[in-house]
Order: sequence, then C-alpha cells, then structure tokens
Amino acid sequence: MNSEFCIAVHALVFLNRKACILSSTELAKNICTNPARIRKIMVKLKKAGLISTKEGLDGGYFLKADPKDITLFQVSEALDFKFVSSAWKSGGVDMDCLIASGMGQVLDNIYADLDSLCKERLKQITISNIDDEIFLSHTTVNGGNT
Amino acid sequence: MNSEFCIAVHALVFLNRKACILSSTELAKNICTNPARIRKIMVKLKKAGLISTKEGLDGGYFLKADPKDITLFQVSEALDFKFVSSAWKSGGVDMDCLIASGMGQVLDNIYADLDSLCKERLKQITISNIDDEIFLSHTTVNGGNT
DNA sequence: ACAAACTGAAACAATTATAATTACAGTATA
DNA sequence: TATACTGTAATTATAATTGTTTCAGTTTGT
Repeated sequence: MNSEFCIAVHALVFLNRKACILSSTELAKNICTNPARIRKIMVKLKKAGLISTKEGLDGGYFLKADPKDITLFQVSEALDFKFVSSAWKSGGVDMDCLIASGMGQVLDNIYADLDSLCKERLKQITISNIDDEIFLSHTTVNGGNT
Repeated sequence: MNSEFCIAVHALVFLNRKACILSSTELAKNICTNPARIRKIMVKLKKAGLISTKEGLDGGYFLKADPKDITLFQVSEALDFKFVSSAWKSGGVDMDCLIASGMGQVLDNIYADLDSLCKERLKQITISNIDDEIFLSHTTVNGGNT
C-alpha cells in the first residue's frame, strides 16, 4: 500500500503546479493509473483538509492548503499507512517457547519505531520542496546556454 | 521481502539461545515456516559471516559471530533488501511533463533516504539486545513471587 | 428544469508478489 | 557406506495489489 503515497504526493504536486481544478481522469492520465484509484486516495486527502472537490460540470480536485505547509508527514498520516511493517509473523503467540511466542511483538515494536523515524523525517519535506526539486533543476540561470 | 528479515532475526536469536547446532527443519518448526525457506535465508547469513554450517549427520547451523556484535543492520545488509521502497512508479520517465517524468526518481530518492535512516537506527540493536528483551522481561528479581 | 460531468463507493477481474511444497544433487560424518 | 544434512531449483498455492466496470448521488451551467 506504499504506492498510495506515491500517487498522493504526485497528485498534490501536479495540482499545485497546474493551479486549477483537475478531474480524477486528468490526474490519472498524468500519474498513469485509473480514475477510480485516484478518487479512492483523494477522499483521504480531502478528509485531512489538504484538498477540496468541486462536483458537477468542470468539477474535480484542487489544493486547499498552502503547498509550503503540506508536509509529506501530513500526507502519510492522511493515508494512514506504514512505511515499515510486516504482515507475516514468525512463530506464534500461543507457542510454549518464549522466543517463538515473543518474536512477533519484538519485531512489531522495531517496525513501529522505524516507521515513526521515517515519518519524523518527512516533516521536513513539503509539496513546495518537491516542486522546487523538479523545476529548479531544469532551469539554469542563463537559460540553458552552457 | 520483509519477512526474510523477521526469519533471519528469529533464527539468530534462537541459535544464540539454544547454543547448539540446529537443522533447517528445527529452525523452521520454531519460526513456523518451511525448511527450504530457512535454508535460502541462511545461505545469505553464512555469506555475511554471521553463521556457519555443518553438513552430514547431526549437521545444521550455528552462530559464528558474537551475538553482542551482530547488529540488525548487519542482518539487513546480509539479506540485501530495503525496508522502504516501492515497486510501483507513478508517471513515466519518457513522458513530456516534467512532473510525470521526474516523480519516480524523486520518490526513489526519498525512499532511499528513509531506508538508510532505518538501517542507521538498526546499528544500535544487537541479537543480544533482543535476547535480553525476551528473557529479562520474563525474569523477576525474586523469581516471580510478587 | 434538465442534461452533462463529475465524485464516491462497491463489486469484480486481472495481475503481481509472496510463501509453501516437492524434489534432488552434493557432501560431510559417524 | 548409509544417513542426514545443506544448497538449489522448479512448481504450485495463496495473498496482496492494481485495474476495470458500474451506478447512485450531486452540483453546475445553460
């Protein structure tokens, strides 16, 4: 469920740069996925107050918050997913051996720790930062005449 | 491929605690998986110098390194996997739009950064630490007579 | 008022990733 | 020299992820 994060960040950067209302179909085209998937993700960003929607003709999605204020941490929180986790557990809680019964929790704790470490780091990156990263590196001071 | 890490850590902790040679079948039983999977993972730990093998009758795996020196960072390096990554990429490198063509790399960089952050943290945790965590919490100073 | 074009949501199909199973050659050991 | 391992590969089974299709509900513009 990590690609949801990619899609959300991509959509926010794109909405910011286009600075207009874009439908799920238009977003899907740029992101290379399908509109239904876009909508499912945008619902979460809307609940988090990062975007708003306009229904009806020429409706779609647009940024609500200031891109300088939207951190990737907020995006990850909005999506409610974990960067680090494991569905598979070794051993089993009802086994006699202390290692077999305890290892699942031990690793869950480690993964939870790593996950918050990641999320703390993402508080330092905003949608504006990413826009800069993409567009400043393609803009030279002399217009590309090296 | 995150469960490989769970299995490797579990196996190392178990080998350390049992302090004897254990076959892939015995390890698989405690970890709750199959011997072939165990062997595939143990090959990597062996290449990294963390364990050794003994073939033939009553053969199997045993710890080579000091559990106080085996960090979870070393384990993750031995397995050569990423805690944070995404196979799915938004957009496409050959698209005209700078965002669509650049977003994949932007997120790859972010994920690589988060991944090394996680691995740095794991330099602080050893196999001994985990053994302690499991066994010290189940051992009270008066033998459990509260 | 009404048609158009959107979101939100669900059900289903397709694809991909992950894990389990089976089998067997090679090897050290008792 | 038979035994019981590892190392490896091929195959099957299962689970997770992504894509597709459909439709009810809503708002907008004419």
